[in-house]
Amino acid sequence: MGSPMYRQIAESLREQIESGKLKPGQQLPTELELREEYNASRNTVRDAIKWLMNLDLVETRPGQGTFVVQKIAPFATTLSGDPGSGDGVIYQSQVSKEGRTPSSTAPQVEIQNAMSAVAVELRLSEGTQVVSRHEKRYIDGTPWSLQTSFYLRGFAAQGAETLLFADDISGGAVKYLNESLGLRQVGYRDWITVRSPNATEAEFFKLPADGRVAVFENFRTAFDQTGSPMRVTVTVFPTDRNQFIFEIGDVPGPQPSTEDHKS
Amino acid sequence: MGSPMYRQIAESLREQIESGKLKPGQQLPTELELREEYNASRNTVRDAIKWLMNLDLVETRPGQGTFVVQKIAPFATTLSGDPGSGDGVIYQSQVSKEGRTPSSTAPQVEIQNAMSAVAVELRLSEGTQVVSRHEKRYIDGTPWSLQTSFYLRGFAAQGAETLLFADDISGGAVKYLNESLGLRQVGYRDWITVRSPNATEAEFFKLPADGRVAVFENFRTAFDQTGSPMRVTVTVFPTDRNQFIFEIGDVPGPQPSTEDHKS
DNA sequence: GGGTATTTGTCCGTATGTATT
DNA sequence: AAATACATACGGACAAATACC
Repeated sequence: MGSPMYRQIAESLREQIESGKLKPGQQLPTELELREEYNASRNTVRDAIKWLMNLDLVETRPGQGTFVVQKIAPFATTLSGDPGSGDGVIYQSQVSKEGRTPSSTAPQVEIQNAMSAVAVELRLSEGTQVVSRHEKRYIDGTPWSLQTSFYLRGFAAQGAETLLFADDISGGAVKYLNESLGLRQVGYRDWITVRSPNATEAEFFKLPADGRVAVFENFRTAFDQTGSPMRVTVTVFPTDRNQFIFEIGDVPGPQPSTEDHKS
Repeated sequence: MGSPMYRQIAESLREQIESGKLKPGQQLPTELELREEYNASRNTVRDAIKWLMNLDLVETRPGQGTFVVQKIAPFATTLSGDPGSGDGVIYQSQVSKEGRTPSSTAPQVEIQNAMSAVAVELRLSEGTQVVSRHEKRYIDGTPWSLQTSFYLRGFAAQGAETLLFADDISGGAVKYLNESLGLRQVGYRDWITVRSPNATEAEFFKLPADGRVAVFENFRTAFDQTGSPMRVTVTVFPTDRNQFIFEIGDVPGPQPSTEDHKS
């Protein structure tokens, strides 16, 4: 083997984890014990553990020990649906259907200058004013997603004043915009990327401060009957507990179970 | 500040990167120089750099130095489309449309026992035989995705022998199954997750051997006119160069540009 | 090709701090 | 308070990769 010692130690431990000899949640030998077992220095053993930590196979708890990670039961979100329904309503009904309890904070409403990506989606020049409505969403009390919707500033002036109130819009914003401005949502485009979380997101989702766990960022641009973008919704989900489902054409239910699998 | 020294050094460098003082591709000071600049030991400086590496802000090249990462120009795949078209055909036309050149290896065909996740999707008991067709896909010569399609073993016996040949099926497998067996694809379900790459994937995509860059895993289950699953396609894409787009209802083209953005 | 300087990678030992039990 | 276990920080030595002459 030409590979360095810490990799060999990591490999040995990895095999024990993946073979099930070390089970999820179980404590690994301490650094001192591993040091004797593999005839290496403590620092080298620590390098092996850091490697496994980057692979999301183990986690360390100061004062306690090193443990095999427990995978979080993932939550699957179906992004396809009725082209005319709002996101909040869909998400909510979907979560309830799985017997979990959703909740969210009251929206935090601000008037901002549109940042680059939002301006592009709404076809505005960068810096144009938009109304931003930000919510934190939870499932069964644990942080699930951070969502911000952006609307043209003009909507509020043209009769949709409720957009500026820091309350849930009962029945959903889509329905409200239809009633107040005659805007009908006829379709949307979802755009999904993965990136490292920023500090705010890492803290809210209780993700490790290093960038190990990435987040999904979903841009949903909704279009009205004239083909103009009427809203952009940006939602951030941790990748370690979320999956997405899209259904096209005739698809029989129910959704598949979300169990683990390997290739 | 109660934070450890290596975090402070990392923070200082992070600010220089995000403010643009250190530009993408540019070399950072060497470990020796940083050691003097921050009055820390070489190992402490290295810890700071490892931290930035986990955040995907820098990369190290042995014998050369440490550099600010260059983001790869992402490629966006639209997963919604004609419910009756095959994946290969869609992917191909889509890539060509953006002026990039797709290519793929000849399929590697095997008869396997269905692994857990595939068996569930195809509604088989685990271990049932399936035909697996595996391809490597490239865009402009760089590795783009690994794709494996699974079909019932019985299909080949019932008149779709071409499934067993290690050649591209001209016109696509969907069309072929329609002509040979009368199976019509009427819809599909895409299921998207993110996980660490395995060793094979890391090597093919030239991803760093530690698990820094995750991969998308897309399970596409296609259904025929009787509502039965007729195929499962598993495609793996690196998250650092891929994005997905789904369109529901009436959505005006073209797709948005895939430029970078921050929240 | 060979040799040398530079730079990061691996490995060791030690000391001290911090979190948990 | 004491013991245990991981976290931070230092110093040193040699290996391996790269670039340059």
